[in-house]
Amino acid sequence: MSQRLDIHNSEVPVVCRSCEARHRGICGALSADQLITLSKHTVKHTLSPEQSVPASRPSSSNYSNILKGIVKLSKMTSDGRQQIVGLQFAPDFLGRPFGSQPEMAAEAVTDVKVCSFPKSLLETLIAQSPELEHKLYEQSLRELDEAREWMLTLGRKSAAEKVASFLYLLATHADPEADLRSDSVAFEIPLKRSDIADFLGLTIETVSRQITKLRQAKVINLTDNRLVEVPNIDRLKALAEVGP
Amino acid sequence: MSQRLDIHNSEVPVVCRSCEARHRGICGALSADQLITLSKHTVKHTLSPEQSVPASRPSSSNYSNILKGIVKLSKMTSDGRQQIVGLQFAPDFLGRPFGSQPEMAAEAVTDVKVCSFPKSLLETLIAQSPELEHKLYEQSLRELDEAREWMLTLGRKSAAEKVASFLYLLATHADPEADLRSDSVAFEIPLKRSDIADFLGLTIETVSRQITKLRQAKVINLTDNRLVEVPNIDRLKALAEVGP
DNA sequence: CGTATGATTGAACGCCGTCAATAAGAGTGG
DNA sequence: CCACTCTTATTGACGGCGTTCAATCATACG
Repeated sequence: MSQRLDIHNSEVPVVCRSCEARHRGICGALSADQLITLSKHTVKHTLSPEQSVPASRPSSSNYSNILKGIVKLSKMTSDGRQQIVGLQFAPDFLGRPFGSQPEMAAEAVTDVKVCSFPKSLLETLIAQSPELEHKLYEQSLRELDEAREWMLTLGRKSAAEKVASFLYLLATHADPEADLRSDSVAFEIPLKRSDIADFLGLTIETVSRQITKLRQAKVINLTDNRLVEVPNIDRLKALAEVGP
Repeated sequence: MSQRLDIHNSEVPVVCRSCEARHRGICGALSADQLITLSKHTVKHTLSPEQSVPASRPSSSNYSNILKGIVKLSKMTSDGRQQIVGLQFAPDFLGRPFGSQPEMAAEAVTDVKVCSFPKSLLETLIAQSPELEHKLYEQSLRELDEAREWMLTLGRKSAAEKVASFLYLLATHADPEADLRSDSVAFEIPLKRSDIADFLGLTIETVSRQITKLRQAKVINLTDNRLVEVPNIDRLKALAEVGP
């Protein structure tokens, strides 16, 4: 036992030390003591693409933090048409605190690691520290902004503009300074075509055709159907045709 | 000066007494003292349809509560295509706390009354009472649920289903028990056709045609283009064709 | 090598947008 | 009261965009 441990009898748990959720996610609002409590009831899961996140099943009484990978939130009509209503990245929080659970699936898009914990525990921690609720509130505001931005795309843009908007979204996400520098950007499309279609409210075929058109117009460069190179990000942005 | 005023030197301000925002809105989280402070910096506005809410202009440093009427939140592409991304009712809070202001217009749909106050004041009050932030968080979660529900409609439903979904939304909003009782419901469409079109991601003509079809199929009964009677709400719900 | 999954491409149909004409009300002013 | 205008809504004809159906290709895996 080190002296340090005697002086501070509460230190950040090992599992949390290099965790992104503690640096940029909601766990940043918690004290060392609270992290210890939380870590005792925590389970890590690894998910392959298409697997659903434990926390998303109504049966489960868990919430989760994404540690790695991408998770899609989607809704379905009774006859099977599907719409992706959100994409979440590390270190996002997954779950719907306070009451009503809207019908929604949460599935891994890439390989995903999550950190799950009981719902009741989060609610206890919220009661203790307002800063935790503040972090949750800020995430929900970000998600709301993204959802509304995407409603404009779903409701009012052509297929060509939708696909360009999607690629522009990925490009700027992969490289946050891309929209400033305006030269070449390269990234990987983490979704398969059917996910892109469900995200854009299109069919697989239309998505494929539009990507082909972008490639023929030299706006993008495709190598292996996933790896995209954008020589001039401003040309892509112009095709996305979004308001000022 | 009455005795009462001496005993409780802080009473709920007159302007707040019968205000819905105090009963169901965010002001319910405030103490009498806080309400007094707030009411001193408060201005009420009356808006006609198409007028934009003061709080929505970036120049303004105000937030608002809706006291009466309906407000639409909308986004536009650079070439003028418009999409309504949210409808807000009394006693909703209007504004975007904490940083980035997404490009969005807020305009009255009906005759509207709002109660406006400085942004800085709200932030002070939030710091004082966590319960206020909790109310704001809950509203943003409701808005997020609604936005995602609507994304499914925008991305995956036909024009007929969109219009039916919209009318079903109004019917259940006008009469919350309508989906249980399943007999006749009557209500007024508070939006004009162009607003409905912008809400559904359609054109005015398509909206008009679909309403005509619903009327011919006796699913609804129109009198003055605004007044709707739904003889059997379940038939309408079936046409909205939404998931389980 | 055979199968499964994902992606591309082609051909034809159909929904919904576009353009245009008409109608119905509301407000204004003579 | 009527004439005029402006806004809002309805209806029709036509064409294009995106879906649907179907065939082909590429890659991974057993």
